[in-house]
Amino acid sequence: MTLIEIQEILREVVRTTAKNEFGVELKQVAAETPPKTELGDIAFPVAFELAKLIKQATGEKKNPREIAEVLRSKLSAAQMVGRVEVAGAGYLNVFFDRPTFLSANAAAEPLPNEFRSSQPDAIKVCVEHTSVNPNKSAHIGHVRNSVLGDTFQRILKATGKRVEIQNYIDNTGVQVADVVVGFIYLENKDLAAIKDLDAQLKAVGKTFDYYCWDLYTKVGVEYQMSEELKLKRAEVLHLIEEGGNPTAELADFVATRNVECILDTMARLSIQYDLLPRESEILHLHFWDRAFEQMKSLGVIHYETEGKQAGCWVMPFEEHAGNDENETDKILVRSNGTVTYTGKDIAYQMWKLGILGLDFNYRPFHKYKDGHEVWITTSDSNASVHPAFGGGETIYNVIDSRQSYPQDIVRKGVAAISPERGEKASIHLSYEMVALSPAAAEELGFAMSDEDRKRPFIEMSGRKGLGVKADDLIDRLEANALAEVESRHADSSEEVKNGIAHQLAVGALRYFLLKFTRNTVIVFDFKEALSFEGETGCFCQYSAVRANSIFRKLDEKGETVDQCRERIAENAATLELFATDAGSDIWSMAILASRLEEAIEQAAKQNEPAILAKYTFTLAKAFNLFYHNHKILIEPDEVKRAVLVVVADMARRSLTSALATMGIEVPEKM
RNA sequence: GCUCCCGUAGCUCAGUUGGAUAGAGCAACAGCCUUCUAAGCUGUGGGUCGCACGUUCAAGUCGUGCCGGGGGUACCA
Repeated sequence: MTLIEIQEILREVVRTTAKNEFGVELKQVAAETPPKTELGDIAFPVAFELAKLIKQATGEKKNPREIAEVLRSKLSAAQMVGRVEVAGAGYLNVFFDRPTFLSANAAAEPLPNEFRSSQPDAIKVCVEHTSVNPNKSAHIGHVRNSVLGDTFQRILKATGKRVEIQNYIDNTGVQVADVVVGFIYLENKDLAAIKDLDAQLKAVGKTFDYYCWDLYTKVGVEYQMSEELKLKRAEVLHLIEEGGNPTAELADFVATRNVECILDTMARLSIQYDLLPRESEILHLHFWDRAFEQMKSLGVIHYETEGKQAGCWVMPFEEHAGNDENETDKILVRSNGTVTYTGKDIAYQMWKLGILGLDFNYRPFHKYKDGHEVWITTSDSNASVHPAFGGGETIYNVIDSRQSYPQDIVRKGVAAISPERGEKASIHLSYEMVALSPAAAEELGFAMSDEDRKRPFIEMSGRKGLGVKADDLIDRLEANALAEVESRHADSSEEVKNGIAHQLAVGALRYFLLKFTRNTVIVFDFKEALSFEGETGCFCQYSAVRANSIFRKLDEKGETVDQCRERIAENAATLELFATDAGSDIWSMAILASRLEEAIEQAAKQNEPAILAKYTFTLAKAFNLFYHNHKILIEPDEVKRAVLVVVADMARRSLTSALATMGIEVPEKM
């Protein structure tokens, strides 16, 4: 029985008692974790609320402690409950029957390294993340998006959902056009020359996306000096959108190569996708036209004949509720007939929810090392067999908070077309940006003015080439980790050492980006991001590695966890053990390890992966202390050793599983 | 102007949706490797939770008003 199941049983007891004894209906029964283990395993501050409700219903004034006493006797009889205390002004503190909980609960579910498998008929949801413009390499800000999205996706799977992961490719936007302008007009390259360049870059171990990063910056500078070049941009953009011409073909190569590079970068961090929906298909398969027709016939949008927005199709949007002066119309179709991003996104989101009435064509794009295949949309003929994509019950869009205004419009637009699904079907998983400290920007070689230096942070900018590139940071992390591994395990093979260094680098970066809550601006600091000490992924991994090495030795001795569990069940002496101070800290380790499911559910409910990160760190820290205080292998008391083994096993299972849910592996050794 | 977010220890951040004595990491200082891995552990110092009212058994958390910082408010995305 899991902790959550016990909690649910106890809630029900509280509910029925409130009804039968006091005639009060409780809608929700709040359960909380007491601040200290000595205060119990689950607490119900419900007596305060009941006192108020009873007074409202009957006029009778009851003391919360009096009410708590009634609940106490009922709760004491419940399954798995050892005893219940009334504390403070009326807290109900429930203490579990520890030996029973340990011997029954620790059943070795295959949690570590795999998620709870979702059934084929489970609810399907879509998570869109990454969505980097395919015209340059990814920087650390993009990685925050991807790590958040990927971790959230893992969390959803852990709660039993079926998840489809999409990475939207804006292959026909101005950003791609800018790099294409650079290739054609600054470097006089045609498609053949670019392919040649790509091959040359590969030969010297450089990547196409890095080259584009620099070129993109260069184009930005040139625009400032040449109006003529700016005109070229419009021309190129038009050709790309139209398709079926050499410029579009060139752009397609550039965008696709960048997508490949970005996928490689993300794969280094254990981030994979199921589908890459492309903007070119939204256009060429007339997704927008379909959405446009629906919006017109429903009267959601109208054609503006006068004023600033004359000639545009607009959607009314109340920017600020209750202030009709500020009502504005959002343009979906420009006066030149082209569709804005917001318009295209409405069509895309409708497809994601399965309410557009059109589908993409698909072809396989890339096969990951583990065999997983990522598909891409195409305007060409469909692959004969392809998975069913789209049609999610809920869609999660991982997009930074600077875009919450357009996201709001998209959501309202979709809801206007499909009121039965409504706004709740589409969730904007927003997060604050990753910025640079002025010092970090200078470290990257950017000249800072005095004014810049006074700023709390400097926004990264792909256009200016200002940012920490993801691959550079991962490289640095791997190099640092390798040096540490080298100093500890010099005799291991290069392959093993590199593998461990890689796992540590991934752990460090993913944890670093997950420990902040979504609405905290991360001011990037090299020292902090490169650290392997303190609150880091490495710390959590180290804790799990130490735990595993205990079980390796235990295995050599031929002692199993199941034997230990039986020994606990057979020995009432364990009760006495837990009454001592030494026992109390063992128990708090056990109960903390049991809270993983709760942490994952909370993270899913609040759309906040940081909750899981904090739990994982707390668990790792607790285990390090436990490890320090108890020498498990040499513990002479058989029963105590059994308890220590079972508790350590619970801890390593939760720890491994928590890390896996964050996309972090536990190394063999470190 | 309007709107959203942030303000908690020297620094960077948590704070279980209103609960028990406000917690971590970093930095500083003092200790701990003959013991399952010291990427670890222990201890010390460090707080007017931006300010002021209010709501109630209870406020870092909710409301109102200020102060300070940032984002958004495009026929960009």
